[in-house]
Amino acid sequence: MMHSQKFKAAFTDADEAPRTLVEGAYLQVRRDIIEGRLVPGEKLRVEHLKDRYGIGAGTLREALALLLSDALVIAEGQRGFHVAPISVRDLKDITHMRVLLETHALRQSIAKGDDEWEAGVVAAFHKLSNTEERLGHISNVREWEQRNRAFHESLIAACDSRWECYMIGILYRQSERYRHLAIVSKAVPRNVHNEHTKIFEAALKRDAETASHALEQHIRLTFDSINLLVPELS
Amino acid sequence: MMHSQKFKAAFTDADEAPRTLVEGAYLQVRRDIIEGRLVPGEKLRVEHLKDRYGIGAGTLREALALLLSDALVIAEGQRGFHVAPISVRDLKDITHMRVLLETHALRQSIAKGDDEWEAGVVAAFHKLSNTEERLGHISNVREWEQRNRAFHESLIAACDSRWECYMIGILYRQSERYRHLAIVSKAVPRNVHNEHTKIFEAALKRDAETASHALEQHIRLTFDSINLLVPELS
DNA sequence: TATGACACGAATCTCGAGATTTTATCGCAA
DNA sequence: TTGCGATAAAATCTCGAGATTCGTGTCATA
Repeated sequence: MMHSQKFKAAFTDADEAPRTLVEGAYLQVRRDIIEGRLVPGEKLRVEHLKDRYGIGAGTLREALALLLSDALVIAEGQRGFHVAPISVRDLKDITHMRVLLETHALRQSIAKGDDEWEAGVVAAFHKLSNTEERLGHISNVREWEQRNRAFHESLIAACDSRWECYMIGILYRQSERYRHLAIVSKAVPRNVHNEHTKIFEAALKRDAETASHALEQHIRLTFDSINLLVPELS
Repeated sequence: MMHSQKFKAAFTDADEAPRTLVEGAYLQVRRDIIEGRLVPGEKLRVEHLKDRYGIGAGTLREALALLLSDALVIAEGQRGFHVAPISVRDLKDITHMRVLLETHALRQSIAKGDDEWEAGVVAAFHKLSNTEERLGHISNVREWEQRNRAFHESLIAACDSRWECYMIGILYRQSERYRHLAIVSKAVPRNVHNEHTKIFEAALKRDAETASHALEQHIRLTFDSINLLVPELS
């Protein structure tokens, strides 16, 4: 049904191959922003970027307009497009909203999740764990990002609010960009696997209180690792 | 500062005149969708609509791409654009999220709002009241919509989370479309002014509990009036 | 009657060029 | 040196035409 596809673009990864040049450019630019090759605040000159991505100007403009949905690009009339800027305050805000929405969705999933939900969580955690063991020798960060997202999505998969999932997805992508900053800067070493395990075990035990708390700590640690990086007024 | 403009497009009304044809078309199409002239689910044929709005095809495509941010338009590769469909379930979801986010933001505003916040609320309520008195003889629905939004925005103006305001703005616009349906269908008559007054008085008394409860009831009544219109499984 | 291939029409997608606006440069005067 | 205005360069915005894909109706065949 059409309605079920409503929020796909913003929430899922490129699970399907792009069918048009616009979609392809959208995915490429999005990745370049999240992984920092397009710097926060940078001006996006269509006339230059169209060569970089090998497409026409109008096509690229449409792709950039699409990126407004994810709040990764901002546009101002007659002044073109910019990569959305970042700030400690913004990250704090994102963290605050993620805690609010993701713990809410997790509680609901724990309350309403069926066997299929459990199975999805177990599968996603298993795949993520495999990657995290290998991540000691940082093999494939992109694979880890993919599976980390899949794990977080599986946790809230039984939440019946499309809008809540939609917004969580946008916020997740935002924090992905900040997290990438922390990674390349070799910030505070975290035992991320430990954090994931705590969430996982509590969720399967249907212990909503413990699971929510663990998830909240997990989300807040991303903020802390960046905040320590840039000591600023919080 | 650039960052402060980040969420303007989706949250505020056309407070500034559109500087480009894209922005103008964006506003026009958005209004046509919200006010029902473009029917939910309808296919948006660029080749036809470009004449209706008197612009080129590429320009219109960019405007439609922008409307994805508001989730009022959906796009599917090689199959063009559609007006976002509506459903009772979707409205229920929107209502649920509005209650969650707006009451949260209202509590924070009541806790942190200063004199300026109070003044803004008083002013917005006054203007809205004037319009609502006249609305007995439904003079200007569009003016009422404008001031209703302004009042709701003023209530949460002291919320320091840009992301929360951003999401509330998107959800508000969504429910605007549903509310328009209820109006043209002459649904259950409500004493909206009464509801607004309750919220207003409790907010100024800094009674967060009463104010939140009144706001929640207020939001839920929009759902009820539509839900009665289309008796369906809720 | 049902099924499937095929072709035609329509719509989407894409590009390059031209018009308009913004931004940078340079010279001149205070 | 600093400020200001005109000129030039660059970038955005816009449009119309062409290439590709999708949907539909027709027709032959089992």
